[in-house]
Amino acid sequence: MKQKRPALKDIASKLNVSITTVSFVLNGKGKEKKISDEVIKKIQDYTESINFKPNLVAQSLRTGKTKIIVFMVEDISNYFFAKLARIIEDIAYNKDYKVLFCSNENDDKRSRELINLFYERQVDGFIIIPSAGIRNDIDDLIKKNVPVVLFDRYFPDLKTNYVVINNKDAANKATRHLIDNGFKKIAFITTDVKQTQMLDRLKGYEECVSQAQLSSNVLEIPFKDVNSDKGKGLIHSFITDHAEYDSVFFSTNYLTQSGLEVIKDYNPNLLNELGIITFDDNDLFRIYTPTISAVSQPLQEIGEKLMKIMLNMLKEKDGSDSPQEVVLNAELIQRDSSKDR
Amino acid sequence: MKQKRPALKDIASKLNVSITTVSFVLNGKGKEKKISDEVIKKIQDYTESINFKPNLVAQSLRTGKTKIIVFMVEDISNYFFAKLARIIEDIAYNKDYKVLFCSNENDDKRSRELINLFYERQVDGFIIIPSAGIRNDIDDLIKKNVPVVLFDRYFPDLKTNYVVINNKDAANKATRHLIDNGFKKIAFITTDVKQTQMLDRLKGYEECVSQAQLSSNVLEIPFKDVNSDKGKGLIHSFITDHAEYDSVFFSTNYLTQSGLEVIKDYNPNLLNELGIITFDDNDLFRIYTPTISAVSQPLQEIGEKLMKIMLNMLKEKDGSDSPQEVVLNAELIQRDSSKDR
DNA sequence: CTGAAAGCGCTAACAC
DNA sequence: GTGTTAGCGCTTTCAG
Repeated sequence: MKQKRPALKDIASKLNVSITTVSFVLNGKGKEKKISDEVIKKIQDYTESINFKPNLVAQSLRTGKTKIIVFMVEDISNYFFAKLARIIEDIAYNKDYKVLFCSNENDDKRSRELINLFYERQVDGFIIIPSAGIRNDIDDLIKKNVPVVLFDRYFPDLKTNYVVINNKDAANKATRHLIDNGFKKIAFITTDVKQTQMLDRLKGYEECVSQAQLSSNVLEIPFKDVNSDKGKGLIHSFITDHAEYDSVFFSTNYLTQSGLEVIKDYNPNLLNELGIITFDDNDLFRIYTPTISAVSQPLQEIGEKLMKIMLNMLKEKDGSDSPQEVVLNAELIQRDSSKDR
Repeated sequence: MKQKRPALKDIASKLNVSITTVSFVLNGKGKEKKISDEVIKKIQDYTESINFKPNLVAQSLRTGKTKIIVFMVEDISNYFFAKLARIIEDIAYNKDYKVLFCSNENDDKRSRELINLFYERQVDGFIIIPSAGIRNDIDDLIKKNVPVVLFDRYFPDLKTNYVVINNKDAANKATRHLIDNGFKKIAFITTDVKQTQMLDRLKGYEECVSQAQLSSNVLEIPFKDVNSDKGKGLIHSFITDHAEYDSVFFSTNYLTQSGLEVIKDYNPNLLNELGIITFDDNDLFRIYTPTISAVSQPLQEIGEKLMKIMLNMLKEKDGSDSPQEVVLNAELIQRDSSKDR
């Protein structure tokens, strides 16, 4: 009983006008093309009455444009990415673009699948947090002249547009803050991800403790275990094996979440004794006991820069501009967890 | 310098075969159509070497299918929806469908825009948490023979497929649990959303307190203020004005999050004195102090049912089956916050 | 075994 | 002012 969707053709024959006329009217070019008011009204009234929606697939095939931008992150349910998504979307809307969100789980296979899925569907551009192994896929996209902007991290050996923050600086500031507040045995808990953002955070921490003549104490959790019991177990052993640590610096907000759970399980009092600071803010950290100090990325600014670069590429005929490399600064939000004891 | 994407035509002329042959080979019909191994290999090698991706827009236009299902929820960054999204996606993948996620913010205008956006782009089906005012838009989709399944809530006066949980029952169980643990002045904090899921939760609470001869104490937060300071202010006054309440039942997990923040701000000790229970679980609730008791929805089961109904419709020629109305049961997870004091 | 050609729904240059 | 028509890239029937 599947009734076919009406097409321009059907409307045209129904109203005894040509397809062209209908097309012009529906695209708001009625006046411009000097179509009579009477015909315009007739077409508008009819298409509204049957709630006609043109087939955008056909339209895209014809125009070669989909007016869609893909926004690919590690995990769209993560606070940081979700907030940014909304900012991006708002900007895009005003420019008549739609944004499609997806999560790559920082997995190469998934990233590739998603890139292919959307590339085949002719999206107009990609904003991507790249997983470690997709350098060449990104390169392919660029070679095919598809607008791409990376963010959060980038490939040092690949010329691309990107927007990142100064991770080393920010990690430095956060470590310095702990030291200034009297902490001396600072642990750094991070993942084994060897991408720029993580390496720089580690570097920032190490540089700072070394300058202060303090020891460097690093735990790397395999990325795949980050949210699992295995990861929590690693954090647990690390902390219990080293009762001498007086503070912990977590390199991302999901590690912090696992870490808090572990510490609480092991010894709730420790939550108030240990200095705690984390990369990437989260609503949770404001309401936790104690409130958790965090390095907060300038979301609005990141979103604006990303879209500025993207819209610029979308506008141009050829993508021959030299890549934009933007580095922004993050802000340290001091809360109770890093207070001087 | 925009280089055109290669098309079947280009490959065909390059290899001196016809477009048809290329199409057959790329669609794996080479053997079936008895194309010589030599030609098959030639085409495969070449398309791989240039990393050829067919234009799915054209393919969709031709076949009328996009192999895409839309999954529209209130807020994809919410724990509950995000978890469900992954379950849905996994099932869809196995059946060669892709899932596109979007958030309607429980807003009618946004919901409509998204439905139109995807309808115009010919997606094959919709799985939707409907906002209150889009009954007619859903109805339109169904009339146009587009596969639709609602979940979390539904429109009582509209015959549709839906998957929901027994909210009244679950709210009843949760309230009963508080009463059994000795709480006597139970407050119910909810939103002013007048949709089935919220009304049923309220009803479950009210029925239970009334049966137990206890008073009913309800606060309704306007939905738009739910995550704002205004909403928090309302919760704050409600609690401070009524020091006699010994427990609170939050009707959704985001209200709980706001509520916890308010209580903690106002009087941290209250967190341990007040009985607290919430609808919808959240990772946070396991690690909070105290751990928060919650009504947990059977995510896996919901996802499976939704996809079963959807895939069934996708398979059928006509959508003439009578709508499936599925009601599942939720589980009460008892944690510290609702313990007997 | 392979190719020619129609047609999916739309846009826009061109014709009248 | 309005209509005719080519063509976007693909699938698939039918011909040879």
